[in-house]
Amino acid sequence: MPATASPRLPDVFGAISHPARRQMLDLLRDSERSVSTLTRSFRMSRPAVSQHLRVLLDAGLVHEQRHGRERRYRLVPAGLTPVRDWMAHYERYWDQHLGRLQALLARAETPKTKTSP
Amino acid sequence: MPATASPRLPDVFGAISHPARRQMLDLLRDSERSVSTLTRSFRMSRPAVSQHLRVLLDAGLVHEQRHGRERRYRLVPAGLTPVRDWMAHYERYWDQHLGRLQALLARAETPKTKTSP
DNA sequence: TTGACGCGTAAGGAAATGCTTACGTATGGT
DNA sequence: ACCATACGTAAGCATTTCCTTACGCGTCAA
Repeated sequence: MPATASPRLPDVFGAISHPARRQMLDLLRDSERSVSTLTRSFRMSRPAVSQHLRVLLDAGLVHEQRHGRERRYRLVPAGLTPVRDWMAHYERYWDQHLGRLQALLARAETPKTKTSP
Repeated sequence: MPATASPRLPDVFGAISHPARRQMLDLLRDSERSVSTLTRSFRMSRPAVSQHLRVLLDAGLVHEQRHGRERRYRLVPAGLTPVRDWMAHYERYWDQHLGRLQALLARAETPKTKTSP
């Protein structure tokens, strides 16, 4: 066994730190796209786009699927949950209403646990 | 006037891409802290912590205030809004319920506009 | 089979990042 | 005045990031 190809741990925060990669995710929000298609939206070479996509892939933010000779990349929204989870700790600072609502939601959506301590 | 010290644009996504800086923000969520106090939570030198705080400061995520000979850093939650705004575009993918609820909220919290088209 | 297309990856280099130690400057206590 | 404390910053260095060009491999069309 030659060891798995990518031993990198999925650094989601690092992946979304680059503007181009965020824009790629934004584009993939509409529909899946091939590398060449994506490249048209950027001022960089196609290999550069490929490398960015690799970072997004390793982070679990996109998924690739072969279609003939092209590879279509598709958004994997669940990959963003680490960011969402981290941000959740700060939400109460932005809007008191939203904070209260979330607490309400948490109780309403998990009626099994009775107002956990 | 010798020009403002930091001409860097506030790269919030870059600022939160480093685990140590996220942890610093997490610590500052409890209360404001001095540099030395923060340093005790990390395995790096005090200057290194200072440099990380500088990045957070430039990004508008923290605010510093002199107290005698120490500088206390305080969280500025509003600095995270770029992240929140960007993430908002993806929220509908995670949970249909949450998405519907948000739409509901939007209508409920702006009763002036009657179910905008 | 031949050739164009779509793509990943290697190689190389410029620039940014993240740490260290050394030093300089205020502030506070004695 | 003296010295310790708290901190920022400069300098130096290793590593990482991000781009380029060059190349190689599979796929489609004729």
